[in-house]
Amino acid sequence: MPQAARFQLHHGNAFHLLPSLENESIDALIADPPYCSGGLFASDRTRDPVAKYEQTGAKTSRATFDGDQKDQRSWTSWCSAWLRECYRVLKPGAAFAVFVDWRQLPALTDAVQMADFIWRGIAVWDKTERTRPALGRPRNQAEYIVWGSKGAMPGRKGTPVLPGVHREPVLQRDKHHLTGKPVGVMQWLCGLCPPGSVILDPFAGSGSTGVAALLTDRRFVGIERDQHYHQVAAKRLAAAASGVVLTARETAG
Amino acid sequence: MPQAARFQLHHGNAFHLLPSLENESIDALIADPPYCSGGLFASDRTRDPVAKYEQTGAKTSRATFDGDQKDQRSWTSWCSAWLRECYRVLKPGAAFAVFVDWRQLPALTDAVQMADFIWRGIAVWDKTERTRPALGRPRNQAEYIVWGSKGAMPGRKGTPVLPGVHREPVLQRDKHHLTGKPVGVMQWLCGLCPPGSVILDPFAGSGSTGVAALLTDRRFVGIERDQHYHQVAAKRLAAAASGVVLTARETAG
DNA sequence: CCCTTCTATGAATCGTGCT
DNA sequence: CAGCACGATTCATAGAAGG
Repeated sequence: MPQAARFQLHHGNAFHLLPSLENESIDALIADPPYCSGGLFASDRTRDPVAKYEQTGAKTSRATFDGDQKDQRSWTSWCSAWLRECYRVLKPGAAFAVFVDWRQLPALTDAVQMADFIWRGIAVWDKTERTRPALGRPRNQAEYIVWGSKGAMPGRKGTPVLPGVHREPVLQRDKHHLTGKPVGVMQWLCGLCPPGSVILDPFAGSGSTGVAALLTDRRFVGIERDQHYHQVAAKRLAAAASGVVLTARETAG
Repeated sequence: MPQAARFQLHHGNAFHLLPSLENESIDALIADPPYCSGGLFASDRTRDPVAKYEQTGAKTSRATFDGDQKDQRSWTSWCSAWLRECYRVLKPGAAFAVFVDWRQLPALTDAVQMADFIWRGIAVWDKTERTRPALGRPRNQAEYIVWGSKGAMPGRKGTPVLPGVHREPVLQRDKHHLTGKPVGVMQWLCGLCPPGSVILDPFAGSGSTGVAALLTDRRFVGIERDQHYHQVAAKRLAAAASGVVLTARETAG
């Protein structure tokens, strides 16, 4: 991307657009792909994500999204394919971080290694107790970030140590996407690369990764295939570039 | 075990002793097997565990232990074997919880499913920031608990919901074993079964699971093959049965 | 402005019953 | 019979509303 630009947001499928990015041009990958979990039966996988993930009787409704209908086997090879393409555009030593839920975690660690990345650990996003309860069993209150690097990852003197567990609830004002991540969570992960770096998110959604990148003085390249969310992301990024953080209510219209 | 006994502690190999336990006699399994991680190279696997896990210059030295020398492939099938034996002794619907680190997590989720258990989630023990730092990357500050059940797990009315993430640092006074878990962590997991239940730990180590079980009004069956740790566990369990909690210094001698 | 009360909600899961 | 669709259910917390 041009030296001067602080962000670029592409509209289209990641598989079509990633090949147009230059080799070794990106400093870090932060991705939040569709999890495709809970798909024991075809009916669960083909169900509208809004119906699937949103609590019965929820009043505020959000736009639905595609691409959440693969079974585990297909999901794994699909992940390894886009990860391999990201591998190409990342600089040697670049860090990556990919969100996943507990059910798909083992599939994702396979996929990143199939794509030649070095898997270096799991970071935890603790969503706090504000999650669905189940009597007599541990709450399902975390999401996971599989992280690592393209080849050797030289120690960065002066770079701060990141917490391995980040505790932050999902607030309504931050939820621009049905499965959107709080900006604070993404700011935490932006610490994987130093200020000035270019961060890639091939499944940008409502653009939280980009907002966090701009707020923490990184640059951003995003791809989003859904028309509606592409527009939401464009609005949020433009605002974030001037230091303004929009709430979900402000982008909903 | 006898109705009256609050705990039993066997000395010997889990593979030899598990077969002597009755079918469907246990209410829950809580296990902390050797992780065998960092075993990418044979030199790491054959290194003395004390040198491997203890920070350079650590002053309080702990006895070494065996059984930490398998590669990932062998470790997976070894786990599925003892898990299958545990499956037999567990009552239908019983819960299980097995500790693991990030590196072996995918191997363990395979192993529990190979042993016919239903994998239902991952719980997180957040060891807080008091862990080894690494510049520019997320701290490795969590251990994971793969949990689930033997067959269907009917909702237990009146049983409280457990937190999915437990935050507790490792204190020296609690570290009776080189890889020992704080009693508070084990008390949290004891919530997987109601008071009065019998909890099995086939790798009892210094007995923290049993201490937690007794303190939370559960009963305990433990197996430990190491002579030294068997004795430590016996002391701690006897004390815990009278409500006394021993510190690591008190059991070290 | 602060404290209390109340209400909305969550990257599900389970049992039931239909096809 | 087996596979699959459907709806009832759970409670800690955030945030709004009210005093």
